[in-house]
Amino acid sequence: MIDTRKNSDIIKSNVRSKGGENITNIKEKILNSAINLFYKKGFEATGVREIAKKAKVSTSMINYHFGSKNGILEEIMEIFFSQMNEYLDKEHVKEKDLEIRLRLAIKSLINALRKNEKMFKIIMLHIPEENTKLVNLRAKKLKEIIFKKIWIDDFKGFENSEGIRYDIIGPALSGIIFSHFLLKDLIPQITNSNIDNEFYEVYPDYIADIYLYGVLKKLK
Amino acid sequence: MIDTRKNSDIIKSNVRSKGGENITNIKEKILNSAINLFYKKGFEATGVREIAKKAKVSTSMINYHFGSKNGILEEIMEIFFSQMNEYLDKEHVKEKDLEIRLRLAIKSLINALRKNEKMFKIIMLHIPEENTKLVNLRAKKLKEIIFKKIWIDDFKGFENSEGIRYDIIGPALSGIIFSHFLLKDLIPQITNSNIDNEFYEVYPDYIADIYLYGVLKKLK
DNA sequence: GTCTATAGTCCGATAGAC
DNA sequence: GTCTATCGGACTATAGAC
Repeated sequence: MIDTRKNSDIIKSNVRSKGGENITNIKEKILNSAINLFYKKGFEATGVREIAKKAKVSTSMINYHFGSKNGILEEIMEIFFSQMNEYLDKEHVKEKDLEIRLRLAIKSLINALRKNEKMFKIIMLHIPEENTKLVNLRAKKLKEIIFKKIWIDDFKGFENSEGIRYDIIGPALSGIIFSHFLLKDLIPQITNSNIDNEFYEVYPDYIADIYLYGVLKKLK
Repeated sequence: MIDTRKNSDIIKSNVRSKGGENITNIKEKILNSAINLFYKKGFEATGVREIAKKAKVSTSMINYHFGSKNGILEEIMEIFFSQMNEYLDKEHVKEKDLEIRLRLAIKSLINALRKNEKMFKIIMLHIPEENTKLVNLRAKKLKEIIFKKIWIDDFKGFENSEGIRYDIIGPALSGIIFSHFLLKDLIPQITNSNIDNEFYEVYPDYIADIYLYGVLKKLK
């Protein structure tokens, strides 16, 4: 079953204080405003005044609640990875058959990213490279997701095959899926096709077919 | 044969006045400085002072030669697409066999992007979305490359197959290749593998294998 | 906790000397 | 054609009233 909640709702349900009660509404408003603007314009191109204006709060609320503009980015990263871990921790790991397990993993990754696509684009493309703290955190978390949740476990059974370039087939699969979300705005400009619900009913299995046929034949 | 010239040399050989003689060296220096900084930090995060400083010229030279900071971006786009057209206009279009032709097209695209990877990343990820002029130009030029040079011609022979989702298999191929270049800095952080000359001796054929096996089986 | 006002810095662009 | 000096504005962050 596909979770059709939007990013904004997801933030709302996750930004809570430690006790579990809802925190002040202003923090949520700033986060949602920032996510939408960072997604659309990029982190550097978005000003704190603009974020505050769209959230209908004063600029100083950003520094009060997040410390700095960078603090918003850190919180976005925390939320994104905690959500990805939640969405990816599902049924496919128990499946014994390699092909079925990989297919489930692909679908699980696509669905999880679909629910967090704005934050995903921000984190993949808009972390300033001089922010080593966040760059390193992103690398660590991506590694965990890709290797622990998707990749290593799923590819058990190929380990004895000779000459397999995991450094190619791994990024190739990530590349198909990641670029779909990172370049989503460009696809309609180029192909004149729509990415709607109908599309996503077909897409995950179609991608899994192509990839699995290709990789399985290559590995035989 | 792979052209091993770097971006900086490529700019040097292409920034010429209409008569064909070399223009002033300063314009080249600014372009190369800007390409390296835009590639590394992004367009918005890079200031004109920084570009000028790295090029060892004065800030006002940017406005004199390019009109504005945006003017540099426009010139980068012009150069990139003219180079892509040059590099892609090669032998594979004449090949009759579908599989061989597609394989050659994939290798041609990878090699062309490899020679222009800095400009490619800038153009794909760092054009401000409110700059509709450049956004539209990019869409038009990408369409030309993907459909005229790579895609439509190469997929003749599939046209009568039923139920083929060109809107999926097209972006899937572009996605594998594009994301390799767009996320190049991330790959070593995640996979602990190196992207060196040895890698590129294997990579194009490996990708072509996986994709062709997958798509051909899917289409049968 | 939330606001207004502003400090202090950096931005892109340009005037004007040579 | 290239430079130095500087304008006017936008930026992030913060001080201080309530």
